[in-house]
Amino acid sequence: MSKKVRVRFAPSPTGGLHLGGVRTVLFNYLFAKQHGGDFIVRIEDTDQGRFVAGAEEYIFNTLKWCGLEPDESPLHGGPYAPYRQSERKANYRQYAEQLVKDGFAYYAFDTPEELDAKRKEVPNFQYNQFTRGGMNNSLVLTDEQVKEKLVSTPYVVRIKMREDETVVFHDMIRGEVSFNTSQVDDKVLLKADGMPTYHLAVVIDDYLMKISHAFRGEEWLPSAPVHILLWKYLGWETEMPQWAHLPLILKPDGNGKLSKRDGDRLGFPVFAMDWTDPKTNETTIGFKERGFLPEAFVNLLAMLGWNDGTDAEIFTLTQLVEKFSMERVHKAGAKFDYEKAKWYNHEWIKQSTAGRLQLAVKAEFDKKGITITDDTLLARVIELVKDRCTLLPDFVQQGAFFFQSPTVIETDAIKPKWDDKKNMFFTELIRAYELSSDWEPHGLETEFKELAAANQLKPGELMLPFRVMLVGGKFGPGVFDIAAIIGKTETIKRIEHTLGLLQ
RNA sequence: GGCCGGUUCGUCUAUCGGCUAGGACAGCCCCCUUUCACGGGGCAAAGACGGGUUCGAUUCCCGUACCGGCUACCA
Repeated sequence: MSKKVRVRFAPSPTGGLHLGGVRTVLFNYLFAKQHGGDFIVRIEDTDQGRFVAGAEEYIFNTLKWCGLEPDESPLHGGPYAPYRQSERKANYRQYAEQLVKDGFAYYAFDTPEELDAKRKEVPNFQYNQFTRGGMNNSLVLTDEQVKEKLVSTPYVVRIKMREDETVVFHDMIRGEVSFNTSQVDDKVLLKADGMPTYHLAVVIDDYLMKISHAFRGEEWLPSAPVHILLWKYLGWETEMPQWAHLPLILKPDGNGKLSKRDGDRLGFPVFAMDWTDPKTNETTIGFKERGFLPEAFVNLLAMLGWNDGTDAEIFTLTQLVEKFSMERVHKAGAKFDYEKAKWYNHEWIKQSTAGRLQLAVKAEFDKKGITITDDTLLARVIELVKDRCTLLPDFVQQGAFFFQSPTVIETDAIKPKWDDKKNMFFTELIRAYELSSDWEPHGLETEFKELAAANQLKPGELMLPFRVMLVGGKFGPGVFDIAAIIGKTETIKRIEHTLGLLQ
């Protein structure tokens, strides 16, 4: 029988979570939930040198925003606590010692300086089965020497790769992948500071936490043989998780994997949420702050390297959980396309109800200093303008004039074709509208057009000036809808105001 | 350099040996709309290359090219 599905995401808290990272989380989550399993988040903070303050909190905020709440994590707790590797330090050493005892690893006393010198001296130097004989380690030293050095000098534990052996494993995305052990070097397992490296820590933690599936980015593929050998050497082979190495997300232009700098350079977010690096105080903008809906963000991420085999492109998280399959994940990396990303958001805004959008839209208005108190009005406005909003801030551009008179009137848009006849028309329109008892779009339009006909003017020539008077520029939904919503007094006020400007 | 992985329109992708190679984004054109969008219709656009296997290859195998990843006491 198969063990319970338990999938873990193991980020290192070194900065904001970029697209690739969030997509890895997403796929982990989808797979776990689809199989009724657990989604676990474990923090890989064994390298204090790279640990960035606030980064862990940021990771959890991102997960929350995306709706990908873990079942177990340092924040949520769980039966295998602690979930931070730095707090599990005591666990690792015994396994490293055991590996040495069983002949699968050894102590190495070479100092970082010696290794640097070696690397300078020998191009492409690798600490491996061919070179370890000439290095300073427990394989070449006598027992006495080793015993003495163990207490007197710092040392690391290195895995002892076997000679010429083929490691074959099954990857859920790539199928059979094989490596020859003579090609992989003797990786450090336990560092001189007593902390494990990623290689040792993942294996031990995955084992201890009963992880059934290990999904991570493709950049980990080359170290997979080290991990698989460790599972074997530790005698846990039958409990080894199933592997899947996810394709990378690439730069939209040129080549290479997407990086933070690409976002700055090309003007789009690469992090889920704003991230301020405490060291440099630099802020990198996120999808959230750019005005993306989390539903859209999750949706677009899922489609980057996966599809359900049909032409469908819009999925809710629930639908993704249902439809997802690791077998349908594409093997090749995908270039990120911001235009397509925006399209997803546009689609989501269009299909969202005013109720869903209300809070987020209100926040956007708030940012621009417009406080909205009338929720019914806001809902009406949202319904009216959402089709033309791609990002959340677009609602302000498309709808601010419903809540306050436009501050700038682009009279330049009407001046060139302005004349007395039109001036006359609008003066009469004010009078007509003042008398109007029935203030709704259709009636307003009829009155407008009849008056135009009476003045021998084409309604078309008058609609643009009218629009500019009401909203300040050439944008917004139907003019009569706008007039109907802002009301008689305000409509007349705005016409009069612009007429004054045109004098 | 070595090792591993990848390769269908500009981009994301469908195709599980038999198609006029489908969809979406972006582009262009038309309709709707005298704002901008939405919507509707249309155009253009692809199987890296060379060998096999096969009645038949985008699909299977091999090689080449190109792209990517890794090659730290980082993850």
